[in-house]
Amino acid sequence: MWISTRAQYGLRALIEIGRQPGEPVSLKEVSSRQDISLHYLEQIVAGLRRAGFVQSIRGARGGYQLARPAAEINAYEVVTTLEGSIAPVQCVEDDHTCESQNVCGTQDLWFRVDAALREVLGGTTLADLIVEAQQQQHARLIQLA
Amino acid sequence: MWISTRAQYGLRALIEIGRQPGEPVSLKEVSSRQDISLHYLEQIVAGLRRAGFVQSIRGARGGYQLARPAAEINAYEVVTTLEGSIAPVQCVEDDHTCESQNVCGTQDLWFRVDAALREVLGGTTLADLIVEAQQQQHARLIQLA
DNA sequence: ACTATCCCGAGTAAATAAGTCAAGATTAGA
DNA sequence: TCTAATCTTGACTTATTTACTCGGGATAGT
Repeated sequence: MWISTRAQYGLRALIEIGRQPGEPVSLKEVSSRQDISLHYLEQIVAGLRRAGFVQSIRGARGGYQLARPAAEINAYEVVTTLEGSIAPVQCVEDDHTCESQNVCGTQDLWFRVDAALREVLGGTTLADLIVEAQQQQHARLIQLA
Repeated sequence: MWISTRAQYGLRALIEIGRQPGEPVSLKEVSSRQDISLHYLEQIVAGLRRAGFVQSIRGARGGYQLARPAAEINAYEVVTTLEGSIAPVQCVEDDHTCESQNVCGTQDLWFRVDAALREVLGGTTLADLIVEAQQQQHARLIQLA
């Protein structure tokens, strides 16, 4: 497991926040619905606010709202915001400035891994994830009935 | 950077070992050609030997040889041997046994990430990497001339 | 005023990464 | 037989990161 809980929880928090457009969603609500420590969520969502994904509304009945449309937020930028680079190896992170003169033989492999990650994560929007969460929850309710 | 140096060095060691079929390659040689600590390499290659990728020949003029054809060793199995699971998140690692009843909305995303990794790494053989290393080294020699 | 909420910075316990170090076993070749 | 090269094993170390907890302060609706 190499995606940190910060990034995972951050994505899940955005799903909860993006699910109720117009009205602010409190972290207490996110915390209980997604079962994540409130204090930890505060740290994570603060990062998302600083990066411009959400807006905060302070005081009683406050909470968070998306600052951009869910369809214009992709998973890659959310993950890298909270986690920094997710390049598989250093030479990809440093972008081609390889100390071993690129003769190690594995460089191209790691770049292809990186490209695949960007494609999957970059090609998935928050809107996609919200739809999926709704469907999953719906299916679960039917299952319980 | 989330692929450990163990896995990276292990792949590079296999390239050096696989490059000279028939004759044993010493870790001292691998160490100097790939600029990796000898002691650390010992640990890593011991893991590759236990997993059946290489055979050791002890004593003076000994070293390591591939135990299987380079075309039948892929990068995914080498990496996971040295590193354990490279699943992006826990619920993928545990394969569907998700404590939040799969309603978090992100499960499918992580499974798609995992599938992409398996495809890229599983589809690259040691033989491919050896060819690439040869070509890179050749290009480097021309560049220096 | 009261309470719900966001906001901020410090601290911490456990795990992991990336090695180092020391000593021993095995074998080729002089 | 001796020696040097090599593999083999296991303990140890050091620094960093992760995943939180904790305490208190600022802001705003009722």
